[in-house]
Amino acid sequence: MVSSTAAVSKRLKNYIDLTEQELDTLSRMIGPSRMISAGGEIVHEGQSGHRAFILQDGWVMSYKLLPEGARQIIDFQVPGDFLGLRSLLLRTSDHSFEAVTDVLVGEVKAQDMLSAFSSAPRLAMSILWSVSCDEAMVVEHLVNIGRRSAIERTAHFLLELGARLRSIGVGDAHGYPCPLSQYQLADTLGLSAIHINRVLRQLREQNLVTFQKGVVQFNDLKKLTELAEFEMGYLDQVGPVLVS
Amino acid sequence: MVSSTAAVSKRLKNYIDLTEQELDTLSRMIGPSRMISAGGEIVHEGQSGHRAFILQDGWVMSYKLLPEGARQIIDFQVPGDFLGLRSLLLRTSDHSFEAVTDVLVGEVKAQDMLSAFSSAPRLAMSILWSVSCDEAMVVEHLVNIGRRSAIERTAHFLLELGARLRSIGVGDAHGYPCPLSQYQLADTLGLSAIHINRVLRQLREQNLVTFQKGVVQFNDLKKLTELAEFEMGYLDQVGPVLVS
DNA sequence: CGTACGTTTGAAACTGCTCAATGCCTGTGG
DNA sequence: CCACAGGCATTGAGCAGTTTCAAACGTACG
Repeated sequence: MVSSTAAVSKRLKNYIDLTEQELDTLSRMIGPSRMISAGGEIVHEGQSGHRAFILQDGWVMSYKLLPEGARQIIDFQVPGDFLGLRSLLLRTSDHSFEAVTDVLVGEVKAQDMLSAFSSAPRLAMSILWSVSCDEAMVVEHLVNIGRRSAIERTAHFLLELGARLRSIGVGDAHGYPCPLSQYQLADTLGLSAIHINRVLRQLREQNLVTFQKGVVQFNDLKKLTELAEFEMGYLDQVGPVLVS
Repeated sequence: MVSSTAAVSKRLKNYIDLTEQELDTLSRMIGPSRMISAGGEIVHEGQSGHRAFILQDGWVMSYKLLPEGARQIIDFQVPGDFLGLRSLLLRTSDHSFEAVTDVLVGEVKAQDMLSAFSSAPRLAMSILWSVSCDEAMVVEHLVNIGRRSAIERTAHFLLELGARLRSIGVGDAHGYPCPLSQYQLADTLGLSAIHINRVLRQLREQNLVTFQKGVVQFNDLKKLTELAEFEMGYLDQVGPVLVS
């Protein structure tokens, strides 16, 4: 069985190599794990709370709904990501979280997190770094939707997801497993599901990427990266400047 | 002459009423003011730094450029807003800041900010609240571009700006001064400048808003709010949950 | 075996974009 | 004080990219 900290520690190690002690503090910070099945709601918009979650297994999405029913997906979370950290530290969450697949989450109480932070400041920094990356991704998402064409957008998104997954040891330069539906893709990229379908076909026919049956397969990573103008600088941060 | 903290304190008071002492700490945190003329660059993407700024007068925009030259404006900052706080706390900035109008900024050094935080924790909370609002605005911006039509988007943006300005005492329910060009509007909303022009005309002809000669004038605030599905919940936060 | 969900395709309509041209205002230099 | 340039706003015409509606198909699951 997988340790409850496996994914998170892998993720945080991309920033600094945590010591045994720090990893230990991390694992004590995480409460009991809970299973939530696909489609289940994890945090509802407006719900306040002194708790956040660490995603240990499966995929989650965060999104907002418009009054008329439209949905905008803000971001996806993959194993090792935090859910609702901001709402824990600051206030009620301003968007909802839903499990995309069956999911395993570990709860983190505000209190436990604070004490972990004081006993392992480097751990705190690495978590802040992780939050900081999330924000950079939202900004990049904004750029993506605002200023790139449907095909570029889609390419960019698939590349970004690939890079994120590789950082937690899932998939490689050839592809990765991806449980998202075309509807979810559409609501992420600000397009209609029908159009996403056509765009995916184009990408396939041009031998750039194939996304079918839950698998993304890169056929020509170089050309795809050019098409998308993908730069992974915003993911691969140098890490906190660390004032002190 | 305007005190250097006038705008910021007005802004932060929307969250908690700061005491004399806290206001004093705030003003000591802010270094010497600097004037930057319209079009001047304040922070360049990728530039690291142990300093942030407080905008005292004028308008600033934060944006990202794509390789091919397209620009996506992330957000505008108005008096009382912070510039580059995140890059101060965490790492190099991932986007650029440019003065929209002539601008007066006060520099804040990381060190001064930290000591201000330790002597006035409520001040720290209110600043975190302010950052938190900024993030909520980026998310709302994403929803706006991703899932609303050109006319709804534009209406929503003009309303949001109005709400923000009112919170610092500029403008009222009838309108506000706005120095943005149609090009800037376009790069904010993911549209072409030409199309923004037509959208503004529609809004004017339908007697909803008039944006001309640097002034936004609400003609029918109610209908406009309905059109845009504008809810100001994400601006008017209850404030930090405040773990402790 | 039927239902539900996701994918795929076609056709028609619409939204927003590009290109091209014009007008207006402001600041600058002659 | 006028001429001119530069920046911004405005308008038209035609086109490309996306959406909507409708329908068919495949597959998984109860």
